[in-house]
Amino acid sequence: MGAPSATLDATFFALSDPQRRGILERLGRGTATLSQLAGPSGLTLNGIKKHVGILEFAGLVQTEKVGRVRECRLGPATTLGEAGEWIETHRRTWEGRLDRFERFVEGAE
Amino acid sequence: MGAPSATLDATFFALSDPQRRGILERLGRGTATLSQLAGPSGLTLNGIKKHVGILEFAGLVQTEKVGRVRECRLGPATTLGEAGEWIETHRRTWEGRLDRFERFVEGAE
DNA sequence: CCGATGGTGCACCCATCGGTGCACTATACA
DNA sequence: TGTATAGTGCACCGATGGGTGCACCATCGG
Repeated sequence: MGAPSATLDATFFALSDPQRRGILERLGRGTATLSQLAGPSGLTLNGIKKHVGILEFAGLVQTEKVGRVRECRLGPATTLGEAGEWIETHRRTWEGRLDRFERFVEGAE
Repeated sequence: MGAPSATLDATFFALSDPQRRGILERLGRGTATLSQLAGPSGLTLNGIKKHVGILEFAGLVQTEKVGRVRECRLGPATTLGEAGEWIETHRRTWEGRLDRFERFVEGAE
């Protein structure tokens, strides 16, 4: 578990930007082209392309060039799943630790 | 849900570094001072202090100066919980989307 | 009081991020 | 054919991240 995971790095980093989380939410409602993603964001096509690139590098989205358009869709759910597992695992030890702390407090008074 | 959350930004960003995840895992086994965190990491005290600062800013750890030592412990589990919720929520729509895609494929053939 | 220890503040370095503009290619469409 | 549209590649910018070293302060142990 302690092995440093580049996948986790990329995934968490990709999720750390509201613009990118917005793209994911948008893609959750169906595929979109780069222009369609850029529209509501107020960003340049280039800016969007970079964000999508980061999301794609993390495996969170997949893109495909069809005609003169690049279609973006969500990637395999396993990528998010890995990040979710990390959080769940550590949240358990977290709460375990808090339990121990509370027992310690009770025992001390 | 679509509201940009600075908390999520900070949390996901803090988790995007293996060194910081290592600190969290270490703190999961009990409190530690900055020197104790720096020891196995091979980093400077200053480097560790910055990482702890980022984790603290995200609410993932809490620190307290006791004597000439700074004690670090895990923060409230709610901080991790918020990030976990985001992932869980979106993983569900993720899988929902895949279901729809599979139905589409089946219907098309 | 004195020395060693644990932290802090600051300035600095280099790499990367977020974002832009511009020139360019490739496709769609009339 | 010509023209508008969708992306791409590249260079650029300011801000920030990760990390260091050094000078300094505060505290603990004699």
